[in-house]
Amino acid sequence: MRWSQYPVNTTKETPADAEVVSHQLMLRAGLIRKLAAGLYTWMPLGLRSMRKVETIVREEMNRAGALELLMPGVIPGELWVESGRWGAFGPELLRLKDRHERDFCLGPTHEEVITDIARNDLKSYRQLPVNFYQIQMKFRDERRPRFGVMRAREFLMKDAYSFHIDQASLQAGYDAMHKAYTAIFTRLGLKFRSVVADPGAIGGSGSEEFHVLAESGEDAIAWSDGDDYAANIEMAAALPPATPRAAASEPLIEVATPGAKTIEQLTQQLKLPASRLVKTLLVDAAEGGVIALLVRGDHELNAVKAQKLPGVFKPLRMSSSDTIARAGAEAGFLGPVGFKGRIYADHSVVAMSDFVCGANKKDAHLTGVNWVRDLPEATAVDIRNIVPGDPSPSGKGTLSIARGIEVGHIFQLGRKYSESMGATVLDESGKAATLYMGCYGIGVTRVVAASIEQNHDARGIIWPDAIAPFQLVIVPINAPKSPAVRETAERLYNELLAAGVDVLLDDRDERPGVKFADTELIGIPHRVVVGDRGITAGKLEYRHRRAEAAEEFPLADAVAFIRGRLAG
RNA sequence: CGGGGCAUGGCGCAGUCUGGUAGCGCAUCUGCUUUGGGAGCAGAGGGUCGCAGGUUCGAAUCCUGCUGCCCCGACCA
Repeated sequence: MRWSQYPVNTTKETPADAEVVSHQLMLRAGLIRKLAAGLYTWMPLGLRSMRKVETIVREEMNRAGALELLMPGVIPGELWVESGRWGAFGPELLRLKDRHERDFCLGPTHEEVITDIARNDLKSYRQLPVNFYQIQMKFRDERRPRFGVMRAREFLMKDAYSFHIDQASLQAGYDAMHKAYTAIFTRLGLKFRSVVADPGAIGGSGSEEFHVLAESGEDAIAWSDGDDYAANIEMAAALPPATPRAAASEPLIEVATPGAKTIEQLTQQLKLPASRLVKTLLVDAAEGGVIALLVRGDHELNAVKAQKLPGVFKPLRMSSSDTIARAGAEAGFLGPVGFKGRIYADHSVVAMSDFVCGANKKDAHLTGVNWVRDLPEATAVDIRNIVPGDPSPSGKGTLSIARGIEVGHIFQLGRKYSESMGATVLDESGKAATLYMGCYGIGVTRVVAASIEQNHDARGIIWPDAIAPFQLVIVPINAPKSPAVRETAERLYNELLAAGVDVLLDDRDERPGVKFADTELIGIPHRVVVGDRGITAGKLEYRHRRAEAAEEFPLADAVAFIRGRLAG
């Protein structure tokens, strides 16, 4: 490709509304253009990278035996009513009506459509297992689109769905996908990690997420230094403290704490560390009223864990101050002593003695509080986020927290959709058997952004070879004045094209500084400079985007040299 | 959805408080010079100032309504 004929518009200035580095660089390099919130055009240069990601995903899915198909992006609402998700999916589902006033939605995911295919086209256990996948634009009406294509409303996704006669087959299919995903992200040149995840709204029994490790990631991942345990912080279990509760040594005293409504204010007034305090959080109960959740002052409540407790209203909802007052308590000074209602206490709270909590009256707290003596034992549960240094639930090592960008997610759905939509096949005995199902997603567009988050420097993007829009750029210096430069560059360009190299020739009449800066911004990994200086000596100059300095190589066997570098 | 902010040429911004008919940098086009790290000079094109009302002799500027975009948001007992 000749740069002069290719619409690459780079800018020196960073667009004002781009927050994260991948978004800034994608705009500056002209990879994408924004149409509206969360809606982007992929410009030719950006599309080349996206297609390369897509190709790797497709190759590995095919290798794993999955079958590509393509479902419609517009889906009849009745299918979603049947699965129960028309109501359950919420405002993220973009709904529309056709001219006959029939309900449709833009597909955010395709369990319903594929299950409809399965129930009509799969008749016998002999056709199983089978794995269908597609690579298609998805639409989710995000509450808050942000970070460019990282959290867009329309995005390219590879979604796969497998069908099985039993759980053992599902497990085998799931394991095969785990392996395929590992191969995909490895080929993409990403530093990634698979972590145990919460199945969430999609449902099902087991699931793992694949995260690209990056500071700007929206997710927190807990990982152990003792083995390969890793989990989304939503799921990482906090073990009960190993040391038993100490004996009570202080009397129960009510102290005045005027205006101390926060843990921070309380630690200052009482001169105590937050780890000595107990936070009492009231959440709405499923049957009305409130439930008290106790966590240590220096811990955070984990909403995903808390939401799973019996009797808790779903989705988890903090009680309003009205509800709290009706429960006979004082917002800001809540405590479990004398609380009439259900109490769940985090393991770490149950292990405390001589602790501090609210007195259930304004401007007062209790100190020297002890279980059994001052209040009945509470139900001990795990409802907090792990903190760095906690022991790993795997039993080996301690946990640390890293940030990650979720680029893949695999689920064992079990029979959730096949049951509600009646997808069965005949088994060996000729009886109808409900299908077991797995689903597996990769955010293709998000992978592109995640790669940039992980691979960039002050000058711009540094693409891994596998997904660079072009592998190599030829930069002629002062070509308009030098026939030798012009001819050498042209000849090399044609030879590399003939050799199958993905090469870009910067044939623009620009000064060297402009060309170098642009090449580095758009992140072409390999660069060859053609200048009079070298040609006279029979040399060209090569530099990798990450290299400290350039190196010279003989003009005579240029193609062989370059191919060697590309392979390396 | 709640809170905050912003909307002026393709991009980044000034001008708004104090009303007088729009400006700067980058980018674009032409010419000359320049050519190993984002060039210089000379010239040119491009904006009904987000939309709709209103006030006024006169509105980017003041008032009202709307729309779009960006940031933050259960973290608290």
